[in-house]
Amino acid sequence: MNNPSFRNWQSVQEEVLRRIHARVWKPGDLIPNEADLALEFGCARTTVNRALRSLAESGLLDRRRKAGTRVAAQPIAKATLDITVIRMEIEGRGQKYGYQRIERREAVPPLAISGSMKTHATRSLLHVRALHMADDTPYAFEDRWINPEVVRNGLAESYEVVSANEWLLKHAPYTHGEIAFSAISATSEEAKILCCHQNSALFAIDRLTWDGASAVTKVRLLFG
Amino acid sequence: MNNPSFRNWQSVQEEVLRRIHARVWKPGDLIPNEADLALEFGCARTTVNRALRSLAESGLLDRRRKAGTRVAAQPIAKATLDITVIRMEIEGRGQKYGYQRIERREAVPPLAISGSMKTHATRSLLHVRALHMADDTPYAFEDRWINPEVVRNGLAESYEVVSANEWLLKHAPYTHGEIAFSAISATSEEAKILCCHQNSALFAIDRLTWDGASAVTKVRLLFG
DNA sequence: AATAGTATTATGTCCATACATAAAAAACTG
DNA sequence: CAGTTTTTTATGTATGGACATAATACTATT
Repeated sequence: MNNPSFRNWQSVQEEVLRRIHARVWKPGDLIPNEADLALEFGCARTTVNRALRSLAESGLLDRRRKAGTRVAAQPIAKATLDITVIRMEIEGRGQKYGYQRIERREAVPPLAISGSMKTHATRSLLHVRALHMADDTPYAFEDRWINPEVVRNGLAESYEVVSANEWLLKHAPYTHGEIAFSAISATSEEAKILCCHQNSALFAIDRLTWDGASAVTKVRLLFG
Repeated sequence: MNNPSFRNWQSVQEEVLRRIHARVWKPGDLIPNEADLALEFGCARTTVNRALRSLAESGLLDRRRKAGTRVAAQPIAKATLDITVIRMEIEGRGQKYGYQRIERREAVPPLAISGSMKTHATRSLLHVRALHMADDTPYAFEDRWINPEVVRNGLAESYEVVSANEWLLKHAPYTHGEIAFSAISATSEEAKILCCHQNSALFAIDRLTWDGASAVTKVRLLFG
């Protein structure tokens, strides 16, 4: 056995990938245990562990104590998309960023909002609506509800210059969030704001951000 | 200094999270180096490294050699969505899965397809169109081009019973892929297939799968 | 034969140590 | 002072050894 010796975890990972890919280890197959692989690859078990753990994290392997490691029978492709500040997104493409606040008021939200944010139905929240522009054309419409009980100084901000999208990311801590994508038909108001036709298809991102058990903010971003 | 002693990487991570969250370390701040933290937490540097690396992977920390570790000034939320076999998705919700092949033919694709798949403009590919149903109502319309040069036995399949979505995941190896989301207006044909109104907004997922430098398949999934 | 307890085993993790590497800071040089 | 080289430093990773833990396989007991 000519032992090429894999001396770092990346090369071990590559070799494992190669074998999965070449169907040496097929979906569902149990692969040799870490100790054996370490022996074969001529490296420490820790190194093999690092490589396999990383592959398991990306969903290509299933690992369980005692049961061993097997190639995922049903490879789940995990698409990771980065949710970044819209300004960064636009500027990152070399376009000119523009921002315009449309509305800012304290109001009792619709039940759908207070329901999902788990705030009292009669509790008033801060409602901010704004338009993000790329090269002077409408890019995204932001419709956001902010929980002032959770966001310190949130009510002190005007959101006229810095978008709520950006301000909150910097100033409002959160522990976790939920995200959903959908397609909707533009209402006449949305069409007007985004300069598109009524009923044209808009891409919607809904995000709900939590700080422990309290909702921080709920936002819908509409892309024309 | 009452040293609570953090003896595993998860607890170190929790403490780091707590400090970020409590604004002890604010966005953009440089945090102490691994060696110092290890000393403070009463554990090995490797343990601190494990905790911080994991946080950096999820985008909460920025780390650079020599420069040190700082709290991400602009925390990038990384949404990971699992792309799984549609059948699994539907059955996972406890619904009845249905499948119906609409069309299967070999044809020269439009330039937009051959261009993005980097196949010869005159090369004919396998075109499969099908409908996925949940509880007998249309769920997703799959419009797919398959590269027979890359997919072994791809031409031998009828895709009448098992969807291309599922068959390919099991039989066609791939190295990487691209994914994009968008919203489109239903054409009259799409509306008919998905039993929705013409011009109603559809959520579209476009995926292009590669095996090294060769495109395996390009698919558009439309959700009503 | 069903059940409870025990042994085995593969992964998960911690540790101390060592060296590698990238990048910033400092020193040097024309 | 600008440009280049050297030093310093924080992260990145490899290693062997040890113990922890979960889950299976086995065994003894009722």
